[in-house]
Amino acid sequence: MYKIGNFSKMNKITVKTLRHYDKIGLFKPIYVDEKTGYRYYSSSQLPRLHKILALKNIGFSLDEIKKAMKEITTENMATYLEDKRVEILKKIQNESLKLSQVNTYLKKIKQEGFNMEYNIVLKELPEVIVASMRTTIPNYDAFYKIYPEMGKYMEKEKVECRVPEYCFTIYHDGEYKERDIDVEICEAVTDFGNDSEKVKFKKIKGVKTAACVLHKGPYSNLGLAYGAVMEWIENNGYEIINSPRESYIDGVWNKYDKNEWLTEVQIPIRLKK
Amino acid sequence: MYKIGNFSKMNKITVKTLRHYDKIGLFKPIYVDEKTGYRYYSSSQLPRLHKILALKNIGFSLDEIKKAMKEITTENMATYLEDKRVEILKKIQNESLKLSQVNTYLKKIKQEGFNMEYNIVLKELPEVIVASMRTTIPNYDAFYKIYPEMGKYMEKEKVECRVPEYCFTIYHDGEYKERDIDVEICEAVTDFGNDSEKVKFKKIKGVKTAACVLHKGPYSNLGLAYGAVMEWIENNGYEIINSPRESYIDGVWNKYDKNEWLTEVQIPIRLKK
DNA sequence: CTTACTATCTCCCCTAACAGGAGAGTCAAT
DNA sequence: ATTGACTCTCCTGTTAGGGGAGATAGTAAG
Repeated sequence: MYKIGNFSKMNKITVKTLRHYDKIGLFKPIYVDEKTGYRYYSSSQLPRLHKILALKNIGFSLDEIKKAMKEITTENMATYLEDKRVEILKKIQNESLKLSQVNTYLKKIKQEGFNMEYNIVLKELPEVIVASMRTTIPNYDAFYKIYPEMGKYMEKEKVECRVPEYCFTIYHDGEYKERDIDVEICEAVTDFGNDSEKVKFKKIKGVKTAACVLHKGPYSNLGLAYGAVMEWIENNGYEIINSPRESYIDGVWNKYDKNEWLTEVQIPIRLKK
Repeated sequence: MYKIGNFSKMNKITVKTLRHYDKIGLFKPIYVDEKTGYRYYSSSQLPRLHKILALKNIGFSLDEIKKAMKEITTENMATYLEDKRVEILKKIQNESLKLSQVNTYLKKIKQEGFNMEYNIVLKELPEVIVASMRTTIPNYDAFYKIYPEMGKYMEKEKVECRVPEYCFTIYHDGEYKERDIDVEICEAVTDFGNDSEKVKFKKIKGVKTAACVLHKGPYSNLGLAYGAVMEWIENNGYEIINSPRESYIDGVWNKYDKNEWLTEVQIPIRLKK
């Protein structure tokens, strides 16, 4: 029979831990003095403690250990271990991802000084109902025409924009083009309206993972943002699974200074297998 | 200016989180209504938020982010990232270790049914002062002679045993032998005593990592414990760096029933490089 | 203008596995 | 009887928020 201090030394485990295990009912002393409350342990308890520590070492939570110790059968244990194996694999995958992202940043810093203008963030995109117009425009300036056109129709039809506003363009060409661009402009609304020849209402499915990057400033050098996010996707083992979107947050309609404009590039991606 | 709900939707971040970031001073709303306490955010804050989320994604804690955002210089950031890189590498290593341990258990279960008699635990061994006798004995039975011999001397010299008791044998042969075994028997004491011809007092250094396994029962099949821990060491990428010890916890001196005897095999190890 | 519904506020408790410390009682030796 | 070492319970703190209560604010419909 050992008092808690000695027993703790025998196993290189702290007194606090032993008291904690007592409290949660995982490992109780063999005898407790009723008057003093002193805990007494016996060497015969060592095998159980060893089992607990072994399970803890391989990542079981105390609750899981408690369960596992109650119903130890071959099958159960195999199942538990299999689950744990999968869990650990996931963790490793996650950490590897973080690692590659850190490496990407480091490389960037070393190559071109410090440039954290573009921070890539993974985000889910919600499912939305949109008013959309798909058309091929001769060049980027043509946006000045088609956006107001859709705006007018929406006003006429009295459809309401969703709040917060979500207004974006989908680029359907698989590649970068300067002329004859296949674009679809979208504005999220609260409900379906009547389709016209040009303006159609439809539901756009959510995206589970999108690599998103904010661009501050005029559209003329939005290419930098695209470049940054594309490089990131490449470096971090993702692949693009759908057409990119440009979401307009601040622009000519609410900011006079072009340098204050805010645009978010959103690219649906998934992990490469 | 967005109210918290809308702003949270724009970034797929919960209201709770935004309030939390406000509270800890990481990301404050641009304006707070004094009367109502309503928080208002602006799109101009998005770049900062994106930076925060990006850092969070690569594993920075909120405190670290707060620091990093205050003193953003190229060097600082590179240092932070380097540190984080090392941290992540360590985590991956750790998880890989757990994984191999889980795999070891699984293999065992599949091969030979469920046998968790031997649970390997990693533990630190403390530095201790011991009374020791090193000698070559013809066979294992000879222990019955030498332990009492040392015991008598210690009694004569009135040295005190450490509590908890730590009495063990070091096997100095690099291999398993049945005859002419080079052993050193040790008993931890509280202080140095006078050396005799046979019994010497010395300090035995601590061991950072030892693979330990408990054996319950008579010594005759202690070999199973050795087998288990050796296999484990092999399977999990460790190597032996010193002679193994057998620590006697319960034995003939306090338990009549041989099946109640407890012995711990302790093998100093380190990770293979 | 009232009612109803939604959004937001603050405040408090909860998580896992203990660590740290306060204040009080206990043990063993002198 | 008095140390000093040991142990007890109880409280708080750790991360990054989640859940919910109860109160107030904002907004739309009747």
